[in-house]
Amino acid sequence: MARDDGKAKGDVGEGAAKKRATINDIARLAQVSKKTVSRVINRSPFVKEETRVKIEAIIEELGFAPDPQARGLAFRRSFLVGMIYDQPNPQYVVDMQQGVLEALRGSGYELVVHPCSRTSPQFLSDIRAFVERQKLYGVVLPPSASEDERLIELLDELDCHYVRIASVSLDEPASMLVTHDDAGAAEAARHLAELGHTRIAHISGPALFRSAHIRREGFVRGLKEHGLDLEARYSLEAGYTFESGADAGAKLLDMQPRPTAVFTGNDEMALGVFKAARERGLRIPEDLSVVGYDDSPMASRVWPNLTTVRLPIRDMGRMAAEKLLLQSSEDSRAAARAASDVRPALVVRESSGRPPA
Amino acid sequence: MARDDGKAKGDVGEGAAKKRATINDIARLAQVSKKTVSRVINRSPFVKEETRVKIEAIIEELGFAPDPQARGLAFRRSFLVGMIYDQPNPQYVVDMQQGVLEALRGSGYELVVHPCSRTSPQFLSDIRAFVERQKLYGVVLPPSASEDERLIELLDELDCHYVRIASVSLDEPASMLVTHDDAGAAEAARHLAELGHTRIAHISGPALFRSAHIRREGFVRGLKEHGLDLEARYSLEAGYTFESGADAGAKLLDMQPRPTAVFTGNDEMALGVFKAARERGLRIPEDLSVVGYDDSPMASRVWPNLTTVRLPIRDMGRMAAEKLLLQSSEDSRAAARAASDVRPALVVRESSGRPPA
DNA sequence: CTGAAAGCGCTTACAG
DNA sequence: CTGAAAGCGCTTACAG
Repeated sequence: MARDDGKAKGDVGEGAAKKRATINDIARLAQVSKKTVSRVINRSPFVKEETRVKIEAIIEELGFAPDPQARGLAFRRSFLVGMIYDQPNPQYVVDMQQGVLEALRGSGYELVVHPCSRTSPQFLSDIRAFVERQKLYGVVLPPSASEDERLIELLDELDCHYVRIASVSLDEPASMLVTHDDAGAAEAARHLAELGHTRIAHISGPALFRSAHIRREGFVRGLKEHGLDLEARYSLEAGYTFESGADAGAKLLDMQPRPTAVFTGNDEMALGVFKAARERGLRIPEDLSVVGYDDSPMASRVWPNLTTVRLPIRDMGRMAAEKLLLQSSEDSRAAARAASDVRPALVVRESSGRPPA
Repeated sequence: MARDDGKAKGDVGEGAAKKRATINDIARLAQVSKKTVSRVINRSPFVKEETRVKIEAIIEELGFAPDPQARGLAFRRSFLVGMIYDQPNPQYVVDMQQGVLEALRGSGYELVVHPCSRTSPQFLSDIRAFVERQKLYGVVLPPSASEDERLIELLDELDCHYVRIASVSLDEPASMLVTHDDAGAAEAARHLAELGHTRIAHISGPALFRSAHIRREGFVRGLKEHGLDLEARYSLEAGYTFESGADAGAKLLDMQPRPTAVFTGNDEMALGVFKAARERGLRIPEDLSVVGYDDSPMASRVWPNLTTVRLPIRDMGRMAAEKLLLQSSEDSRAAARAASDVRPALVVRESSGRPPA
């Protein structure tokens, strides 16, 4: 306000501390009120075409971008998108972050990361403080955070947008991205069945993860199509970790007769099975076929290369964030119309083959 | 302001839309001006003990936390900390994020992630827009972003705090965390020398990464201590990736005579060497010893387990963020005094042994 | 040690 | 289609 006098329009940033332009500068130069500039920024339809063009030109020229904090304060919400996750797989997390950032690029929104633990007593209060304090626009929820109904309730209460990513639909399409893990697991089952395996085992993830159930169910369905069953003793639950996979693998391989193929709920556990096989002098795939899930970078680095099911995680992050941004669009059904489905694909490599004679 | 009348103090949140308490509520209840509340929030020493205690009690009781956006607007900077990285290793990224978040917890700051590409033409303009628009408090810079002097200049210009994480000191202690990669690489050299190897090779990372040079130098120094040289033909440059490591490994193993040990600039490339060895029917460690760098999760999952050098990446993230927060402390030397050094440690596993007879 | 005024850069009602 | 006023929740000068 200090120098609202002398300086005529067109005269910008010549002083000592060339500060960033504000909405007031734009208004002055365009000879309109700041409210009209605000309308242009917020794409209000109630601006004369001529006025809009003029203002946009000046915005462009000065490289003006509205201050997200000031806008946020007035809007009573921020331009931050959170990613709340308890994903143990770092590649998953980083890939998804990248996808989310792709969608956010140029939108004026930024990504704030927030790992959590669903089993912590502060789980909900911590997230409440985070969302409330930062007045988050919305959050992207990969599994298994996406599967927590208490969390969803909380977000609803706080009026915070969200998109849930899960193996099956848990919500309406406008806030859901489904990865159809059952289909991916069924593909793995078909692959093993077609190779001729009949003694087929499965090591699932922890019960806390919905995906663990869905993948097992899909696998069972795939086997059924080929007239095969998943025998109860060949179906073990583990923790999505390398060690738990190795333990479960050891149990399976010590059975009589032992399975000739194992499908694990993720790649980490598949590598655990590799270890158990090696310790017993069993060759992969000659003596034992192994199929994982995720197609983590390790899958193509270990020997033999791991046959696995790939999820396009980066795309998923991008799609989820795109949907999230659409939730505030004028068109109330835009978010629901945006793509909600992702298809896993089997990647056949070296770790699966015909069963031993 | 609408209901600044009737309601007496002590009467809170009984209405329909129980909004969060503001500084005005606290001031009213404490019967002081909001400015005094502000002083308490900002730990000004110029508040009577009695007044402070009273205000703090009310803040505690209402669970009041100042709005970061409003504070940010008034302060002309935000309470966001950025992590700007071009790290190819996802585990590194996630671990460091976790460490940073540990340090930020309870501080009122949040972490905004921002991957970048130093070779992109928009590298600097993109970061300028990010830092300027969000008015970041500061950024944590892992390698190789930390090594980019253009970036540092830009951050200085924008008055954005930063802590650089690098293999050698590149800056003053207040904004530097040194990982001493040369010491880690020297340990690897000693280990191989002590096992009796004399034909020792090294595959370094890309020249763009300072760590690639530092690790090579440290390795050479370690060899020298044992009277050994790194022969020029046994010293190859690759790209820190699996494939480039496999290619370089293939070249080395096709030499006559071939090296009996290889130290790679990271674990990814070490696994590439595993592949090259397997393709040639060479056993590890009987025919070839391999030592990596990073101790990525893969190192303990592959077979044979990889001998490697471990960096406490999570601790590094925490330490860097702690230092960053101290940069705005009243004590101008607090940041410089905070720990600036991290020591890598050799983890001996199965991939290294005596050279073939 | 404490407070009244003005301002950070925007937007929401409310008028016209 | 456009604008003047008030406000979002804080802090910075400036007084006392």
